Amino acid sequence: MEKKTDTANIETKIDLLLKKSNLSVTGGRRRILELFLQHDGALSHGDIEKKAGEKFDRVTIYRTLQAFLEKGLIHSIPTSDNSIRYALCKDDCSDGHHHDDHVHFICTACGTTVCLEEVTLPAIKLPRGYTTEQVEVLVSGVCKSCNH
Amino acid sequence: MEKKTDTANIETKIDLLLKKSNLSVTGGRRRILELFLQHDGALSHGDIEKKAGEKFDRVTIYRTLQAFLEKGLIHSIPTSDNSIRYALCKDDCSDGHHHDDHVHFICTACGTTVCLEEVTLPAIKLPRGYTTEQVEVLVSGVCKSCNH
DNA sequence: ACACCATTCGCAACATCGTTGCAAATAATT
DNA sequence: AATTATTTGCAACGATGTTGCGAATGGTGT
Repeated sequence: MEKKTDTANIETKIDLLLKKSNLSVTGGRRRILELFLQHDGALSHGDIEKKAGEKFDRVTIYRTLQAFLEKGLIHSIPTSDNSIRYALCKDDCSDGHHHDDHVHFICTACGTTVCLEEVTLPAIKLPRGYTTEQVEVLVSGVCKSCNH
Repeated sequence: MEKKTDTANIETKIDLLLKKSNLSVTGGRRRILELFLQHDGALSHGDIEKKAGEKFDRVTIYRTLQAFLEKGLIHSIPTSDNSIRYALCKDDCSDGHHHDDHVHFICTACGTTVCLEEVTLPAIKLPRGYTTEQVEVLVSGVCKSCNH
């Protein structure tokens, strides 16, 4: 019973998030958003394709990620290996306005990418003539779990 | 006459760089290294393919970049648009040992990527349990030239 | 200058990744 | 429940990156 309630809560949370972003609620979007909520690291397109099972077309995943990006549900993280990863945004992100002011970390041991919300971005002082719009910090190393 | 001497100097510089890295001197490698020396921003595979003319096979460019990377002649810069760019390393880089301790800048107006050698990387303090191996800082904004 | 060996190049074929158009299926609206 | 708008899956395509292999080229010793 209790479990059923929990599941129901998660589901309503997903549906609410989608509706809040003006996205119609469909199976694919529910499933992908669910993956992001369960897995607290960042996911690449390929990760999602594998974890979601065979049920969804590649194209649907591309378009869903695109929609989530545009609506501010997720943000993208560039990586050195030419594979973009995506992670959930915090609540205060909305249409095109991301508050993505944290450091991203990639573990060289297990390969997972996480957002370190507690580490704020450093101030970067550029040479005269340059204007800053966005700062992205990508730290690679060994994560908490892999450091046993 | 003087111009001929200059050209000769550049050519010998290229050849020296290649030999110093234990790479045999070939037309393709000369041309690609020349592009990096002339153009002081970072270049993607595609940029090189265009700038080098029709003369070189795509595969040759891939393999050349791979060789340059391994020998420490160039380093790669991850970008948000899923296209890796490459830039010359400073002199003190060698086989696998890069001293790539500077900030990278991408201009949102002209699209060029440059290494800001004069801006050193900030110290990032990670949460307990994390180990830092490498820090990559990617700043996007408007560059000196585009700010007129 | 020549011949020999190792390396590199170009071609072809292939794998992966991402995009677009369109008809069928599904969600939102009345 | 019917209508409309949106989303999905399929197919086809383009771009990007990889691999194997014979031909061409660079490096080396004589």
